[in-house]
Amino acid sequence: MDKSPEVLLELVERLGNLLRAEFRRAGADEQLQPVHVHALVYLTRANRYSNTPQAMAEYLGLTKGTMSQSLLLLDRRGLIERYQDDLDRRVVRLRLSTSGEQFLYDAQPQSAWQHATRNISPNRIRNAVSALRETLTTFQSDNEGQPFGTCSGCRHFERLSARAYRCGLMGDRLSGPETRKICWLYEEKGAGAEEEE
Amino acid sequence: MDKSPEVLLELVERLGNLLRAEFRRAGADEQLQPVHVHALVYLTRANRYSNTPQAMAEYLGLTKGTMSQSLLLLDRRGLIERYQDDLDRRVVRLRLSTSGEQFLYDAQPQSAWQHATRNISPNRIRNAVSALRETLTTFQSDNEGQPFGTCSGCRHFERLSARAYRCGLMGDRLSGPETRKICWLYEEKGAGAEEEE
DNA sequence: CGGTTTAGTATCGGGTCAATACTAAAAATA
DNA sequence: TATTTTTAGTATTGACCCGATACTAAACCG
Repeated sequence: MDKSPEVLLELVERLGNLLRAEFRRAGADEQLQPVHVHALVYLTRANRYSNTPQAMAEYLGLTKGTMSQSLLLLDRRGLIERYQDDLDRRVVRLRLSTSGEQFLYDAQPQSAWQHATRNISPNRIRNAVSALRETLTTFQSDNEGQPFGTCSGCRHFERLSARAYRCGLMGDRLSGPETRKICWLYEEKGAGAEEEE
Repeated sequence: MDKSPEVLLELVERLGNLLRAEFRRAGADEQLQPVHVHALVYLTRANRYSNTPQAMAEYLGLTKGTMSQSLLLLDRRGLIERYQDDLDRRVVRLRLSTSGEQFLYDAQPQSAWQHATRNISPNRIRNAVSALRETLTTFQSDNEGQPFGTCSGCRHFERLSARAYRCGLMGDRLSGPETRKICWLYEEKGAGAEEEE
């Protein structure tokens, strides 16, 4: 009998709890709850298609109502800015305000983690990343959750030239850094034929 | 620049959220919150020194007051049993009741995870486990949290013979399976000289 | 014995979160 | 173009988590 998957589960859970506690600590000065800090961190990592309340709610596993309340709070505190989308006036777009950026810079919610991985070789980290990424993908497709990935590995990703990229789904050209941000339109490369209509 | 640690952080966080959602789903029928399910799961994995409210609170990252309330709820529902320790009458010991065991058997809070790791080779899982375990250890010693480990790797662990073990700290003989349970008296093998007094 | 520490409980308030109901904009259908 | 349906987000309510504080009882310590 191999208990490894169970042990991995336990580790992920426990580390997840500790990270949450770390977010709690980071937000304490500003009276922010862990979920608020997580929302701010998400904004630093989301690409242009994914900076909306809805994508954020999916990512954090909350309902849109709950998400809306948290965003109102962050807006009142001046940590984020909300503006209307040009094309679809129902859609709200989000970005960090300068004081939001300042907060993350000061509170360093991820520093404890960075520090905790200092003794682990980059190679072992990459292997762990690959195993967990595969687990996440399987988990999400089992549970039909929103995927959330980065361009590498996405079926819509197109490379125009050495340093020019494009999202085939939305038709936009993408900068190099943007291809490494989180996107909720992500679709696994080999996966799922499109549905007929 | 290597972004791997950051990506690993993100994966652990995201998987942690999904697992929490899974616990929420598993507890929905019985009106249990994720933290309640987690507490029940903990009881299946805790050894004889760690089945107390205090150890559980440390493990789940809650205060003892909060933990006390959750345990009262689980007791009222008949999912756990609480009994007094013989030696120290302040201490409450916890165990799953038969209906608690039945609940876990029916709800299978971990099955989605087990399923999600099905395509990953045991070897890759073990590597990921080892990397995350090391991260956890470093994280905990950085933040002076309670360690929580299993006998292998604990400085108090003694092997009496091929299949006989002993905890040097508490002086008890331990069965083979018990050496693989979670213990909050765990101390890293090579670590920390004891303090003078 | 008194004083301190430790395990746990009781109570209160702030806040998260889901559920429901709602508004407004877009898309679909005709 | 008119009507219906769908979608993005907000408002409100209530259940419950969780930390903080104060408390009880048992153990430890001199």
